[in-house]
Order: sequence, then structure tokens, then C-alpha cells
Amino acid sequence: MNDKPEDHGDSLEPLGSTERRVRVDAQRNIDALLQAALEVFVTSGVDAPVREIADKAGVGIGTVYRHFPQRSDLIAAVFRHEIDACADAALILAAEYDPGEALARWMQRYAAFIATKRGLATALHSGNTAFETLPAYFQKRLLPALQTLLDAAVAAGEVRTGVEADDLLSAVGNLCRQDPGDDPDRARRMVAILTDGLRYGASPSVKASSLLSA
Amino acid sequence: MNDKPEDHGDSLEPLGSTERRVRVDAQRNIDALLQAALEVFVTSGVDAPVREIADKAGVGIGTVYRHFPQRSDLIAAVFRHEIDACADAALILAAEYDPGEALARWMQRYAAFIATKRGLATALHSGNTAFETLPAYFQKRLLPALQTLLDAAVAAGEVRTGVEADDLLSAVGNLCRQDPGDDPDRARRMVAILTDGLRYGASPSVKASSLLSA
DNA sequence: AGATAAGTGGAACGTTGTTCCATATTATAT
DNA sequence: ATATAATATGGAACAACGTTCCACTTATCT
Repeated sequence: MNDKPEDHGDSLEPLGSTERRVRVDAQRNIDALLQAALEVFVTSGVDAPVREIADKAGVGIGTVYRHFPQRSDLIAAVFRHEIDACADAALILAAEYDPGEALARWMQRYAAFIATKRGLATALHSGNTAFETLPAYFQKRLLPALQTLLDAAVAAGEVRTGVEADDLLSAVGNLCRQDPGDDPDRARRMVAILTDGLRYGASPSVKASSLLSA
Repeated sequence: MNDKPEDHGDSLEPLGSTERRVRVDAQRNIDALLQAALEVFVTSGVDAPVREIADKAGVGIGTVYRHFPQRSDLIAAVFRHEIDACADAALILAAEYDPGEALARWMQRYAAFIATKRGLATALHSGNTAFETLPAYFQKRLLPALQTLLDAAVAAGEVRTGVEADDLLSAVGNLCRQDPGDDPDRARRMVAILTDGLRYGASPSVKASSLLSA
């Protein structure tokens, strides 16, 4: 009854719907852990010690393992959390900008997500079973988000037809694959060019993405 | 099998040229360690314990750390060893087959190298400084090897002109990027098709690569 | 309020990467 | 051939990690 309206039906916590609901202090710690883990992963990488995350969240180690039985479960939870945030960004952008601009900005948002979560992404391919369901979740959340933006942009005549959403998703994903030492801005430029490619042939008033010069 | 004194000027051992040469027993242990590490990495992955490798090589742990001060140094050494083997394969194939067939077979050899060393490849992007020189070494050894095969195939009229060696190298590399659960044979087929693409438009007698049906 | 289940912290355990050095082995000088 | 120095070796010992465990605390329900 007193639940926050921020629920997409995919509970981030490892609890079935039939079980008793989590205690408020437990939920508070779970949230603190997810945020602390995200910050630590960005600064120290996914191999950061569990103790460091526990300290940053202000909880004991036992608490971490109560909610995330394995280290990889915490990583997976953070990843799902970020996927959700990226998918939700589509709704916000769609409400604030023109269809074409919303699409362009979300592509950059998605590219940034891929780039910063690079450490997490490589962890996905480690064969750990805790990560097996993530690619499916990735598709399930992000594909409709992009599809909506894409359809709107096409309907508005700002983007040409015949472009598949999942092709775009994987194309941006591959574009953001960069070796350490590469220009970190390269991915952003490539995605911007790709986005302009979408606009090509859509309307007579061809305007370049403002993101290229930003 | 190949105990030949093959040396390309790039010593695999962490010793400068000015220092005294390694003792024969030390060299024997280094060789045993590289071979043991390769086998263990293939079966148990790159995260396999150092002790397991030491046991398989029949040496103590101290010996491992004398020659490879850090775990990552051993991984890098194995990787360089494999790069050398792949580059050397170009010479052998060039001597045994027609230029076109040699190129096709080396592409498969290279794809197999990428596929089996996938664990090592992901380790490269971990930010560890021990791996920083590896991409350069990769290019330095593999690019000329492919270039030679490619030039010969072009000169023989078996492959069309205008194809860049480094493009081929990265194209095959990306083609072999597969998620766990994918058909492990997919990469081989894709590379075979790519190779046939090279032959297209080169000579009137277009014959498909025998590797497709193999 | 008391009862009960859920949540918590941190000591403790096993495994890992790494260091250290007494000992053994090889190379070199005599 | 023997002695001496340089080098290499093995494995105990250390530190840090992931994970387990349980005495204790806290929220929730009646």
C-alpha cells in the first residue's frame, strides 16, 4: 500500500512475490549497497573488494551477503539497476524533446552507459551463471525503450524508415568497444555520426546533430 | 613437437640483453611453466590458481614468481608465446599451400587463436599495466604475417586488391566475439564466408573455400 | 507490551596472490 | 678436479580476498 510508485514489475531484490515484504531498514541497506557498489565499481572497477563496498554503504559484510549471496549477485543487481535507469531515461527524454532530438540524446545516454559499464560488460562474458539472465533483461528493457523513440522519430519524419532497433542497439554497443588508450571521446563522435545517418534522407531540412560539436 | 630454436628477436623471458644468460635449468623450468600455463588456462581459464600451474609444471611456487614476478606477467608471456606461434604458422602455411589456400587456412588459424584465447583477450582490457604492450606486439607480429599472405594471394590473382590487412585482422577479431551459448562453429563459418568474399572478383574461376563444408 | 521472524555485524575459515630465505644447483675460476 | 661465487629453487609464511556462521539487534504483528 505504501509502496513507492517506482516499480517496473521487475523487483531488483532477490525475493519472490509470495514472501513477506522486506523490512524498511533492510530496503534502506539494499539501496545504500547498490549506490555504494555503483560508485566503487566506477572508481575501482568490478574487482573491488566486497568489504570496501560494505564500508562505503555503512553496513557490515554479513548484510551484503544476506541480500546478495554471491559477489556476482551484487554486480548483476547493479547492472540491472543501471539498465532500468537507462530505459527510464527514454521516457524522460521523449517528454522533453522533439522525437529526433530525444532519439539522438538517448543514443548518447546509452553509449555512455555502455562505456562506463565496460567493466561490468566484460564480467558478463565470464561464464558465471549469475549473469546468464542479464542479456535477456538487457533486451527486454532497452529494446522497447529504443523502439518507442525510433517509431516516434520516424513518424515525425525526422528519421528514415527501415532501421531495426536491435541493429541500432548492437551497432552502438560495438561502436563503444574501445581499447584502453583510445580517445575516450571517439565513441561519442561515432555514435553522433551514426545518429546523423539515421536522419539522412528523412526530410528536406537536413540538420546535423548538435552533439557533434558539443 | 617443435623444440626448434625459433627466435624472432623478441625474447619471451624477462631478461635484458646486457644481463648474463639464463641457466639451462632455469630455461627448462620457464618452458615447462609456459606450456603448463597454456594448458591450465585453456581448461580452467585465466583465473586458475598459480599453484595449479606450478604443480602441473612440476616446480615450486617460488620458481614461478622468480621468472614471472606477477601473475599477469605469466599470462602476458603465454599470450606472446601464442602470438608468435600464430605468426609463425603463416610461414609454414605459405610454404605448403597455394597463396589463396594459405591465406584461407591462416584466417582460420587466426580465428581459432582468438576464440581459444578469449579469456586472455578479456583480461587484456582489465587495465593491468602488464598487458599494455601486448596490443602493440599483437600488431607487430600478426600484421606483417597476414600482409605477406595477402600480398601473395593478390599477386597470384586469387584475391582481389584493395583489402587492408589491419581491416581484415580486426574484422576477424570482431567476428569471433561470441556470447556464451552461441554456436561455437558460427565464427568459423563467418570467417570462411569473409574469406570467400576476398576471392570474389579476383579471377574467373571462382571456387568456394573448402573450409565451408569441412 | 510481548512474541516472532527478519536483519545485522564482524569474527573466523578457506583460498588466493605474493614475499622471503635457507638450501640446492649450476657456472666459473683456479 | 676442486673451490668459489652466482644463480635458481621450493615451500613456509603473510596479507587480502570471498564467503560462512551465529550471537545479537531490530522491525513488525497481535
